[in-house]
Amino acid sequence: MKRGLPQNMRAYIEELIGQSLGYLKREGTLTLDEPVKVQVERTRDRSHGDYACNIAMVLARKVGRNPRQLAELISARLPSSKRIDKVEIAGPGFLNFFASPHYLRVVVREVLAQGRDYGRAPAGSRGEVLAEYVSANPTGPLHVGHGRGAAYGASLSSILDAAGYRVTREYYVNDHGRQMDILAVSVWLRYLELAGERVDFPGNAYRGDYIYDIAREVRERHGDKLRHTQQAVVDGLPADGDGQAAEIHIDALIARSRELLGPDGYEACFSAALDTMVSDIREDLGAFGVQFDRWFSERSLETSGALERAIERLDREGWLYVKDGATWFKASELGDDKDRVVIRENGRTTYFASDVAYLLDKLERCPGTSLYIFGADHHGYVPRLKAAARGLGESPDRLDFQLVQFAILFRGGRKVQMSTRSGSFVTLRELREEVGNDAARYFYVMRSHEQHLDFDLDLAKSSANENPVYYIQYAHARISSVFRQLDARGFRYNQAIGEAAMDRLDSEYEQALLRTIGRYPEVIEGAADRRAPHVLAHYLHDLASEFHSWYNNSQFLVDDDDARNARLNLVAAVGQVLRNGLELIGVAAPEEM
RNA sequence: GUCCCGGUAGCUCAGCAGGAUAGAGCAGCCGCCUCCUAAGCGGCAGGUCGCAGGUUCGACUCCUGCCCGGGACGCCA
Repeated sequence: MKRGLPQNMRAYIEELIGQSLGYLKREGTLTLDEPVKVQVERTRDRSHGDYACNIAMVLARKVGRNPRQLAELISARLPSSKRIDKVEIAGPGFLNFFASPHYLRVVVREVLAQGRDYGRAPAGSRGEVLAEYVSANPTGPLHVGHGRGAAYGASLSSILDAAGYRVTREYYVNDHGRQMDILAVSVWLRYLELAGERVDFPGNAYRGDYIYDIAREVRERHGDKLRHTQQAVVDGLPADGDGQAAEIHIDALIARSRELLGPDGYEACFSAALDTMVSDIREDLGAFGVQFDRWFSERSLETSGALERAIERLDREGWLYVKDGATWFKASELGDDKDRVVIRENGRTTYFASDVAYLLDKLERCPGTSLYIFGADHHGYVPRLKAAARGLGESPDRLDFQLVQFAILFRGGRKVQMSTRSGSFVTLRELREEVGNDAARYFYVMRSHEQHLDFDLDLAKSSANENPVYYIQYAHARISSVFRQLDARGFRYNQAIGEAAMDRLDSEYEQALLRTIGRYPEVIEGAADRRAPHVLAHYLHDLASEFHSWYNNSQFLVDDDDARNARLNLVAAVGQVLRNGLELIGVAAPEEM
């Protein structure tokens, strides 16, 4: 990376101040025992220049001078620089730096030269991240809650990638366990129903219509091979009912299914259900622009021996003990609030044991950070997984947990009721069809993930000015339109002429845009560091806003070659930054609307 | 009971390791299209930053307590 790029301006100024402090120290004006951390930040107010530093206030007490006086000293010893026009001392002792207009304009050339790479740090320069998100049980279609995790996870992964992390995206498929068995049995019962058997469908089974679809497939493939009489199915089974009775009933039903169907027959129902659900989820997410590098099967942990290995590892480290016939992990000694069972009394491993095995696998495969993106209801997993990391002899610092709060849909100003059991929940697919992928992706990440999200369906569907997605996309469409108009008006765009005439970009609108597009790399870095895609979403809205203001106040396609080409360079640069940013949050940048 | 997230303008929310007069979008009111898409722009009005203490030169931001809202605490998955 060349020195002197706009994105390095902060570091550059920090270095200048460091030099000034070093000088003051050497000449004996100041006595500083410990090295000081100089921090420069972007100003919020234009009148405060472009960058500000609070070092004088931080150091004032230590060196026994008042802040403004100290600021004067630092300012006087600052090496001169072509990039800085002037330095002012303001307020309680801020050092305000004004970037030179020439320096501000350099950014346009950088954006145009780097194109899609503008704002991207060198690949892998920040290490590796293994991001796991969505990981919804494959027992039904994704709903709108999963959608938020998907949009957040995908956007954050892209942002981390742009910020220089090497990112692997994974979906953990819970294809092992009771819920999957219930799903398999649900399919079988529907299959029997389709075959003409009279069945009493348990209250606890999966009732969605998609179960019929899977059952139909099973029937097409296996005909009547899996058919048994209703009598055989329910004979001697404990009755269905509410609460506990329902659980007992369905467990007995699972056991009966296995008996009657045998391993192959049961597997037929099971795998049909699993394959259908996983491919349905994959298709759904794919259409939503959410991709994964790997779909990690929970069952594979057992077949690969990873499960056994993880338990052995915990044992070897001395964290296991046996009580009441079960094997426990001493999580409470490692920061969790209670110990956790890894092997049940009945000899089967727990869900938590799988989590530990998957964690070990992740830590071994990825030398960097394991990023967990959970729904907020899973926050209890944080201490136990950290305990697991410690138990495996790894640092919990290698785990990063991001909890995504719930999304609540609003229509007509009223909450849309959702209930999984009754089947009246809104699926992600329905949401996408209703508001479109772009609006859904944007709305999901426009708020901090730590914040509950009120998802206004009417607003997301609105094609009026209040919809922030269209607002941003419209800016991009306008930019495309400007270039389309070039030919129509008999002009030609010449980037070189524009670059030679960049000093023509002198209006307040142009200056503001220069500052904003120059800020983009820092926005990416900040969004990545804070795991906060909404920072980027807000930035894009700001950028669009500044562009719209400029558009309404200036004419781009003027007769003056210099002015026209200089402006077109800036227009092109804004378009490029919009495209780069929108791509990271999975929103299209349309040529026209 | 313990733990997690939140409480900023009428509504929905920004405000990033504390910083210079608290911002945006909606909604409300008033303006702007013989001109590159008005899905746009400009202006006005609107807030004791939940409450009370504390730390600091400086607190919406950090600490403690309390109040309110949402959620989590299985040998379930």
